[in-house]
Amino acid sequence: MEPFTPRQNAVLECALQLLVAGGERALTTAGLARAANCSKESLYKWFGDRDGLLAAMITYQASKVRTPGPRESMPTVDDFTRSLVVFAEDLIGVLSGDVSLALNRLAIGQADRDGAQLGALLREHGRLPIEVRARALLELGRRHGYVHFSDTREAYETLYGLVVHDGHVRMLLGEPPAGLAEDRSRRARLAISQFFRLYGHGALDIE
Amino acid sequence: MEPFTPRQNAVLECALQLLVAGGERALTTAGLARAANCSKESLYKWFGDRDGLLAAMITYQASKVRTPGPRESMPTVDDFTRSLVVFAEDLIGVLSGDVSLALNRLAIGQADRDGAQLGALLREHGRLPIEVRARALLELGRRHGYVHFSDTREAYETLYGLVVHDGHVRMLLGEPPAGLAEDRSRRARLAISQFFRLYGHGALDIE
DNA sequence: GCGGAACCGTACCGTACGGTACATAACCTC
DNA sequence: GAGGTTATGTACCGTACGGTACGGTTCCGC
Repeated sequence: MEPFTPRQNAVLECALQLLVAGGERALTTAGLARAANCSKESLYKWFGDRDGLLAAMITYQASKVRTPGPRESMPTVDDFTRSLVVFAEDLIGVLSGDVSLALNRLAIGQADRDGAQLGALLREHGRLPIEVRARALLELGRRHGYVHFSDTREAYETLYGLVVHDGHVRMLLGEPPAGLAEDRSRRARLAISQFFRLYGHGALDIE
Repeated sequence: MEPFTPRQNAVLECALQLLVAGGERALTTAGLARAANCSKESLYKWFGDRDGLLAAMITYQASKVRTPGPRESMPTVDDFTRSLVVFAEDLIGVLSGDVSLALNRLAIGQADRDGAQLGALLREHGRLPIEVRARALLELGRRHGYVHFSDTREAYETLYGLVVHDGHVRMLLGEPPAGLAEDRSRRARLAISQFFRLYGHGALDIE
């Protein structure tokens, strides 16, 4: 269903560029047809209607990102800690990406229509893979005895909160991402340090 | 500047109802005029244009909520803990309110236009008062020796992350708020418990 | 080279909406 | 009660945009 043709992928890529550059208002069918050198009739043939185009943009963008699972080899707690820091940095990087912000704004702006179809799509293809990856990592650490928790979901949500704070909403509201994306590394290490003080063996020196 | 007349307040209240009920698409000037029994000409005279109306809605909504400062009397650490729990519950309640969600969706959906004017307004009148109140509470607790931190902003952001996680964005995306607003009390107490393990007595100040 | 499918470019249609103009009515003030 | 101010309701305009139709062209299979 999702595997679009290369031509359609190119059109979707162009649509993402338009969306990032000018917001939803800039993403008109006529404008996309002009920018992508295709006809409006093809757009409607391929994607059905405008909402189908928006949904296709989300699935296309999701198809571009890979979510590597954790390596099963995790000999030391330092390896585990480093994996968590890498996850935290990746998470901040993804959330502050311009395409991610544009798609989230799009889905949020339409969350009142169609039963939040785009929002569900974004949660399924965007947030869920990240959560699955992080929870696998956390449970691997638990199996090694590096962290202790009974509810994986709760531990993940705590980790998410420690890493992101309210930075995502602030960026969605248009605040320049200086405060969040800038000192990404320091932010990630602080969050993981705090996470270990809540779920690990007390304070570990990460630096 | 903001103190609107009672008539204008009634119109703005009506506009908020329209926005909550049907999203941004339902908030048209003609529809508002019909619902509020006023004329479009009056709308444009009072608020300038549609963006002015949206801005007025935000400031009007902000004028309805009061942000009580912490009582200076804070004899015991239990009082301080209770105040933190109340703050956390209030925060969850505010963020999951339908008017708040609708206004945040509105501002996020327009964050690409006009230099995110609505987003700035929402941050200034919505989030900033909450942050000021919470930081005053945190510093009061620090003066009493109940918590230790060097950076108030960092402590506040950690508190925010522990309380809200990514629940705000999930609700903005249209997810039913069962997971967040439901067990609000338990969520708040858990977050404050975690906050004390990070910043309470015996906890090491980070960096 | 021929038929058909896919596609491009453009023109077109209907409608919804922001914004303006105007006629009428209520409400003061003197 | 005359004049001015303010508000309502409606009609109107321009435009932007989603969606459709159609003629022309490229490309592929046979």
